[in-house]
Amino acid sequence: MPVLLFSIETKVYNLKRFANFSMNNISFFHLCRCFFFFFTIFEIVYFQNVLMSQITLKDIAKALNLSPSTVSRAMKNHPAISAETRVLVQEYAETHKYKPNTLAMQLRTNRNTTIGVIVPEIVHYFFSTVLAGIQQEAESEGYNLLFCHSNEDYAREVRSVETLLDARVCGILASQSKTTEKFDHFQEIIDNDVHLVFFDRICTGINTDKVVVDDYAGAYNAVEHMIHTGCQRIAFLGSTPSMPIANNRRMGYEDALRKNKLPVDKNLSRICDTVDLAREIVPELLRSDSLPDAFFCINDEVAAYCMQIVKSAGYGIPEDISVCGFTNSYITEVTDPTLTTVDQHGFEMGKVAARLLINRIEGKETKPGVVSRLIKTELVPKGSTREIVQ
Amino acid sequence: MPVLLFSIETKVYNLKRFANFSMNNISFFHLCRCFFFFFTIFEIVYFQNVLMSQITLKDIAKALNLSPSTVSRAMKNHPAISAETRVLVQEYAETHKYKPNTLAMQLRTNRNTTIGVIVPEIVHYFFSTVLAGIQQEAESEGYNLLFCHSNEDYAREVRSVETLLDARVCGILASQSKTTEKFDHFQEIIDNDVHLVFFDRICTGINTDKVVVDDYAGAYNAVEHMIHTGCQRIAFLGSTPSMPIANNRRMGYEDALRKNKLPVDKNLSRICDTVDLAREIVPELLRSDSLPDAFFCINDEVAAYCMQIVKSAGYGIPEDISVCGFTNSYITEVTDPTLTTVDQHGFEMGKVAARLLINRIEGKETKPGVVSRLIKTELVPKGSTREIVQ
DNA sequence: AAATTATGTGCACACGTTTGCACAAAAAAA
DNA sequence: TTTTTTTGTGCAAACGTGTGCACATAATTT
Repeated sequence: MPVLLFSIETKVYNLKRFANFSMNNISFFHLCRCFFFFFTIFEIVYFQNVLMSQITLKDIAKALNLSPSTVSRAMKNHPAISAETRVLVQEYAETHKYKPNTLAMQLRTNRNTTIGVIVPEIVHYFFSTVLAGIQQEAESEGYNLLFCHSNEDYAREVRSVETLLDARVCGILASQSKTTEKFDHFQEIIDNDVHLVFFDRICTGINTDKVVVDDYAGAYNAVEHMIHTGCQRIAFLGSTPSMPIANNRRMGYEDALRKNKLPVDKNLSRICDTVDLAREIVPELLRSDSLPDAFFCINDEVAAYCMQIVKSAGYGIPEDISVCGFTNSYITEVTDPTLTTVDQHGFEMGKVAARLLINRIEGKETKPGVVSRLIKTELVPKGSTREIVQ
Repeated sequence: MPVLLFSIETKVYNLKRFANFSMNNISFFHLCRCFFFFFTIFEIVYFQNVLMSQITLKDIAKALNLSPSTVSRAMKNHPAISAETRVLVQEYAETHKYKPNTLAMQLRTNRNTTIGVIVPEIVHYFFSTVLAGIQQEAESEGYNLLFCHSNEDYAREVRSVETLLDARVCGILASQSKTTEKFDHFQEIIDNDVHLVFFDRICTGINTDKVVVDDYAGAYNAVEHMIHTGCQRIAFLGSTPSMPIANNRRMGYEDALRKNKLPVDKNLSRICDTVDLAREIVPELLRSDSLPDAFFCINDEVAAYCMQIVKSAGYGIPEDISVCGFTNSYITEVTDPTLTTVDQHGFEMGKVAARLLINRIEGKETKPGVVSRLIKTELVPKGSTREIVQ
């Protein structure tokens, strides 16, 4: 495709202006004009798009000798329209495959049915599960989903918010990226009177509805379970404490230790939320004087790699060392042994979050302040932890 | 929330009608009216939504004593507008946070920048990777993504198409559900002059652009690799042959056998694309007289379960039996041993598909017929296959 | 100086809907 | 019959933007 020095619009405009000279006395200057004229014409035709045709309310009105307003009302079962007219119109619309123009409708009524979703990562068991839940709930309520992916990147998250506000969505479901530390973009959503619900990775700087997993209880139960199976020195592979989900799990972990009268050893509590960190930190812990006899990990992936490292160091799982993950993704079924984990019920979280947002949009959620929903977690014991000693 | 017998619109309408009686001679009938009147008023106020306010072109025009047309042109750097007016308008717009109303723009120009995506499954490594690729390419070109999830269900797929057409998207990227056998809904997309590009699970009944993985070569190379490592009786755990991706892989598998002068045993080629089927079919194959010494599986998940079953039957991997998957998802790293697989380059497929669709939309893809893009596959040998004997 | 051309702006209509209001005709009540 | 009420329909304006055209005024060419 040739490069355009000016936009098509500019070209058309100039063209019209140039064409507007009188043909009385022609100069070299005019000849140049002519040349340019034809060149531009060609270029414009070349780039012209074909317009598509769709039947409208007006067309129906014209065909049935009615006014557009009558047709509009007939389509919506307005009580002032006679039964016969309604049937007439609806049948005509049916046979001619009339599709209301959503754009025009939304413009007129100043309200639409598109909700935006911002996800920090999509190639990710938990978030894709949540997305599936959101999608199902939204679809069943007649809402569309505008999908954005921040990829754990602050700049992309800001751009996503802009995109969604430009598209005039009626609400936004968001989970924060790891790198986000400023919240102006989220505040802007609220300033624009667009409803906002956070899920999972909530934003502490913004006062709005949220749906979170009960991380504290999940961690507490998992750690207590390992204690009941005889573990004494449980290591915690966590994430940055600025993320509430990570901090809550650490608190659940520590409280479970305290409740069972076990020491809370700060050396056993590490930030280790990626595969690379696991390769570094797990061997270090295994080398230390006081060997841990269990690992409680921030997610299933870290847990799976942790298991690999532990096994290759010659320890048996779960005989020597127990391992527990978090999420209950499908990798927990294919490791050897299978991985004990905490189910986060992502699908339900998605449904609850979408439900809450839609209620806000439709004014059905009347509670004035901030609404917080808690999704229950569930311990799923598999092969990487021992049986409870009775 | 109380149940509404009639819609709000109907209520308002009736209200106005009823209010329209003369107050001269009041009867019991009228009193009933009055009661109903107030009840309805209350109900309407109760359900009323707040309208949001946004600054428009008109507002700017009024504030600067210009006409809306001038403001419109100034914002778009139209050449007919003087520099000072343009700066004036753009600065005013900037400070007052003017956001063009996308709906109105799209309505006026009859063209929008939203493309629809239909994915059969989202809690799925490959498809979520493709979605990430689509998202990145679309975002960089200024397009929005309307996300639909058919969940491998024909009815939901049809509904998704309806939704996307109603939303007037300018193009659709789709991957077919397993249960789809009629294609009218896809044809309707084309009949509505909306661009359509299939990816991965293409629809053979529809003549349109597509992007597919080179399944044949992927399968061929994987099987040949296993042959070179000394495997002689390779089983194929495939999927329904009506899906081109499954059929192409079977052909690659068979051709690799033939090329290397190995017999093609129909008993070793099964339909086994779910975990449940694997639990049934793999043990059956292991019991048979002529034990396979390798499994080539349609996806990583089946391969992982296959490995579990093989191991628990007492065979060593890869010493006794080799296993190879397809996709290169993250489960291939956490199985024991790690799983040899074929990388499908999902992210690139997403980008290529989006690129192709956008080119069609913008008229940059001038090739008139059907365009097919092939995404290269790549064998990724890991721990579940042996080293090649030199 | 006169004719021509360039420049900048505004009017009015269009896109496809929805909706307040007016109005005629039919039905019911007085 | 006359008045009131009900019923069904159409007119016109609106949502926020884009664009053809006309029309002044300024700049340039004859």
